Amino acid sequence: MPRQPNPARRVTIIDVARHAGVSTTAVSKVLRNAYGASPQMQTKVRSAIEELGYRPSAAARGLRGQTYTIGVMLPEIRNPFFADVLDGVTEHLDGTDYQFFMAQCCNDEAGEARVMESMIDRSMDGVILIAPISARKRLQAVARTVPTVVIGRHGHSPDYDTVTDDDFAGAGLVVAHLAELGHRHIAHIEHLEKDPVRLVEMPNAQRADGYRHAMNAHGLADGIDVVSTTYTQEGGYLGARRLLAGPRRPTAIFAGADIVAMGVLDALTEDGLTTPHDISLAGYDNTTFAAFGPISLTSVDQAGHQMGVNAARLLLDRITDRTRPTAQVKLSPSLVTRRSTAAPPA
Amino acid sequence: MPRQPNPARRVTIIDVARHAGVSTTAVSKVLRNAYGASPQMQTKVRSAIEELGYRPSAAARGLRGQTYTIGVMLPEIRNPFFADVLDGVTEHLDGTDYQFFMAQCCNDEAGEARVMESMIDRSMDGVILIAPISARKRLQAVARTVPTVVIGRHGHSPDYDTVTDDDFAGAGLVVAHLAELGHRHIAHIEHLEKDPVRLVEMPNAQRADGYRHAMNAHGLADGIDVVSTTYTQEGGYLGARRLLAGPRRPTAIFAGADIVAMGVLDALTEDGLTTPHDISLAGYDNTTFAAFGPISLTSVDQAGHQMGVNAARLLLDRITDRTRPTAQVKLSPSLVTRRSTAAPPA
DNA sequence: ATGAAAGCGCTAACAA
DNA sequence: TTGTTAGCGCTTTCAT
Repeated sequence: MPRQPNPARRVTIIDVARHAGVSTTAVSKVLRNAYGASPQMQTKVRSAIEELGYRPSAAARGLRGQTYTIGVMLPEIRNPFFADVLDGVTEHLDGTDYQFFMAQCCNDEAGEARVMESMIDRSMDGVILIAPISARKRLQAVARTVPTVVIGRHGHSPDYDTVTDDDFAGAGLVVAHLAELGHRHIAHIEHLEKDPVRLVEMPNAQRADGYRHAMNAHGLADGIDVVSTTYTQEGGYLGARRLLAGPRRPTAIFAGADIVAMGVLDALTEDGLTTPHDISLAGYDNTTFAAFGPISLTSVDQAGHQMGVNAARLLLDRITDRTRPTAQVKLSPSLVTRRSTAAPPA
Repeated sequence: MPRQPNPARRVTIIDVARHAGVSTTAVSKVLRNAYGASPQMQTKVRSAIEELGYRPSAAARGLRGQTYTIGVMLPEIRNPFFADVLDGVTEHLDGTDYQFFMAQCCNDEAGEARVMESMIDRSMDGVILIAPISARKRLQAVARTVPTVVIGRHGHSPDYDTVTDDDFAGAGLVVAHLAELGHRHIAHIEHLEKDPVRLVEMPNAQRADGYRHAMNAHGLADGIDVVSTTYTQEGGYLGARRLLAGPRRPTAIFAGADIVAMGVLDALTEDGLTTPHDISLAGYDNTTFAAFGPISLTSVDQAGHQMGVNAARLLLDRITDRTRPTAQVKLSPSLVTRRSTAAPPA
């Protein structure tokens, strides 16, 4: 017993054309707001669309023109910073004909490749890649196939636009803040990076560089102490464990990301330590988590929302004109001080 | 100066057929693992695909057959519980030909409608709707158009499969735990629901019912105290404010979701109160947030991962056979006790 | 300004 | 088992 006696054939452009007494070409033009449709034609077609409840098939459109679909690749969904970026994208795309879909890639090159390919296979009109770790070559290849905006990756490409935060400066803000409070031994937990190209392009590397530079600039070269793990909660936990077990415990920790700071807090709690009494802690991203009362984490705000808005804008521009020169938007971070940082214990 | 001198036409099934010296039908069959292709044909075609780097166009496929695309709608990305569900979906879909894409809908019916429509427009092969708030009628309509699995919504439908947690029982676990600790005045912060149909189907309503039932069962009818807000951090904050300002402060609060518990903690912190010393607090979802050391929130584990796995499995089954009777998977919750709950202050 | 008709890259009848 | 061919629902020349 099939549950659908009459699988209700979808309304097509032909139905609309017939109902409005015009050609399919005319309907198509109205759909795309293309040139060559008189006002009266517009109203005729639009009311037919309305009456029939017609919705264009993205698959069919994609075979010739656009799909009005944008793909957003993100490394992981748990880092709340990405939610801010997505809000920005949503905001800018709202009201346009474009709909965006997200796909998570598991923080490895193979996963990213699979996701990017699948977006291309689905004839998406453009893609926004958030903090990709793939080789630059791969990104270029993708960008030559489909309009692309890369978020959170430094460096100039002739093929894709970029939106980044000035991570170097952001790290400097943290060090300056802690130095001013009187800290001299400020440790940094970074995301380990080996690949030489990525070493320059990845935000984590820039933050680590900015940290070192600022420490030196403040005459705290002796207080430089870097632990390399990963930008995950687990990475933060392990990094903190190593720092706490070391011979010379830092009076402050600069975690490369809020999610890393979470892991640090896990470790601190385990040892019965509290911020800022026993140790000061700062993060990066200013996620909602950092603002959360019981945590109250000093963090660098890199305006994820603005990054999302800019990325969406650049992408639509590029979809409109694929030959325009690429743009590099670099946003300035600001420090949000909260209760997790204070002067070091006397 | 166009950046792409030769826009490199995509390799099509015709190219593959020509290169392998076979018909396009043969290639199509191999692609779909369809019946009627000899082993030697398979290898011939596969190597041609390999050599040419051919990838099928989902748009073109969608016009006749499947797109191998699954859509997952989720109400908001910030609630970490959904990440668990997505992990489950990812796990089950991994290794299949299906790729899934997520779309966020803004917790309102119009937003959900837009997202569901857009998935249908894109000829997706199936959709997983996570905690939708749309009227049942709408869900049915969607399910009659495209294979659908609904997560987190009670009630039986002839058109879609469901995966839920036994929310009624879950609330009971919390009350039992708190009662055993000696609490008699246990407040509950619920998500306000007015619509009569949803009142029965929504998890939040079931939790509130389970709470009331359990309170009565434990002889704590006098201690019943329900505050209606929303399942958001803000809702938790406001709910807690109301409870703390009331004439009779509860010794324990059962927040309907971990995200609500976060808001409660915000309010408690503001008043200089701590858990479990001043007040006990329990949540629902057992998100990574609850497990987070400094929070250590007692919470109900509804096995989000398992929900995701089950949903993906049911969906693939339904895509294979749309006429099979619908299934209702109901998972049993378990309580994870942590440091946020203890005996009430003497 | 409008419409007729040729595809876009596949899949599915059907024929061989 | 294999190949031929007619669409799927649009967009896009190109006439008119």
